[in-house]
Amino acid sequence: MSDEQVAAPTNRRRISQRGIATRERILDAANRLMLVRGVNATTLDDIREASQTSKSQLYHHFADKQELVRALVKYRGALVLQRERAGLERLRSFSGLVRWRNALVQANSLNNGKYGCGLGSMALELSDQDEQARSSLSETFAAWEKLISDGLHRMRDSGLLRQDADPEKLATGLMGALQGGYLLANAAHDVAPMEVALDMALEHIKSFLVQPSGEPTR
Amino acid sequence: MSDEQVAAPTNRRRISQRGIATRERILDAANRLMLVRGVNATTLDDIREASQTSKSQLYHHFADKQELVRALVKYRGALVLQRERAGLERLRSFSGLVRWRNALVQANSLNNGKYGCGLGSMALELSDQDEQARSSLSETFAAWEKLISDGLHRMRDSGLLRQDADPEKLATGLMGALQGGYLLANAAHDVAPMEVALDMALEHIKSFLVQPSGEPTR
DNA sequence: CCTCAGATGGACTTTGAGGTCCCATTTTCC
DNA sequence: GGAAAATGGGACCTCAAAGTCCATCTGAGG
Repeated sequence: MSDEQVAAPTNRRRISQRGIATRERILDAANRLMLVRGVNATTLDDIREASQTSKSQLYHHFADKQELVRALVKYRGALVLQRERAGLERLRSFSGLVRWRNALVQANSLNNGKYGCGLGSMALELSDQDEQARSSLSETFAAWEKLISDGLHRMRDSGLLRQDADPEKLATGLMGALQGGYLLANAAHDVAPMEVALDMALEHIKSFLVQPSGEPTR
Repeated sequence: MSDEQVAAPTNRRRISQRGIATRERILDAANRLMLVRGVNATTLDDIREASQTSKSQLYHHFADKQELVRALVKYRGALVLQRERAGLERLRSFSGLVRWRNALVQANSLNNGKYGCGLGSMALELSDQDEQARSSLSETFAAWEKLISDGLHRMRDSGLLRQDADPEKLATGLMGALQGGYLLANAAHDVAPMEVALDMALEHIKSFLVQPSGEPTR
């Protein structure tokens, strides 16, 4: 009642470097385990063990499992966007898209198609179960698609893509093909269907390229 | 040891009409509940209640929850294939594909994009958790794609599609777009991205149509 | 109409996972 | 250096969900 209360109803607590590091270790362990086993099939004891922490620390940093999962959704979203930004923010050509495709396919083929996309798998598991997680995931997908559509905009502005190309729709279509590809690859334990789906989307984008030679699409 | 044993190592048990009906009720309840809540988040008590049965009946018909889930995978697969067969087995034209697309979109829009595809959601939830379920789902996807590719073959044989169209790849791409569309629609709780993804795939197939007028694709 | 295996109801047991608590240790700030 | 708060360890509690068991009911075949 007396002293200064600097407001900020949340975050009242002091937090140290060590605390931050522990929180990070927990999220990192949750990230790895839940990618492989799924969210619901991963227990807090699994996470505690993998992160070399204890129950009290889990509950010190997160109110309950749901909060941890929500934090993970944001954590993983940030990781994916960071990775994708690196690959997409300088996208200016069709061959850049192909390189992007190849990187994703190669990464997935190392697992023989298993595990799928960290965001997509959470989306299907959580969307009908946790509205906050769903809307957070939805925002991440939107940001991801924007990285793509920004690149397509640059390609259109520079005259590579025809004016009637719709970067937003193309980006959504490409993201759909990517996520569907991940899913089919996961079911088949084989990266091939992911390649086919992505190549279909790339072919579609290609059909909007301005033809230097002027000859028709085929 | 004495009487006739008609072989059939499984199914040794006699089974009555009533037993079949109960088993069906259980699967039907599991199907509905697990579509909405997901497999892991649905309890046997939920299913027991929804199916108006009892614990002993659940365990009379299925060894454990995993067996029930595996049976559900086949049950749901059979339902989807039956539905899809009805819509695809007479596919002979591009407009037939459009009608098929419209039916799927309309059904999904009734839920505002929620729940997604019954097969796709199980695929992501179970693939890294139950190898038998995964391979069963994979087979169902293959059968579904075959319904599509058979239709595309008919279109190619009748001269609607160009000879260089690859029905198998087109079918895989379309299935990828469909599954990715379901996933994005589920995350967004909006059917729009599913439409965009499917339309992209249909445009791609369209680009293989033989042009009656002979003019280039665009 | 009797028998017996299958079908059913539902109480009971077990297990595992989420969540709580308390006390010890470390860090921060005065 | 010492008080106060953050961090940490881990035993313990609780409860819900999976799974067991047995008494009873049903109905088809002899």
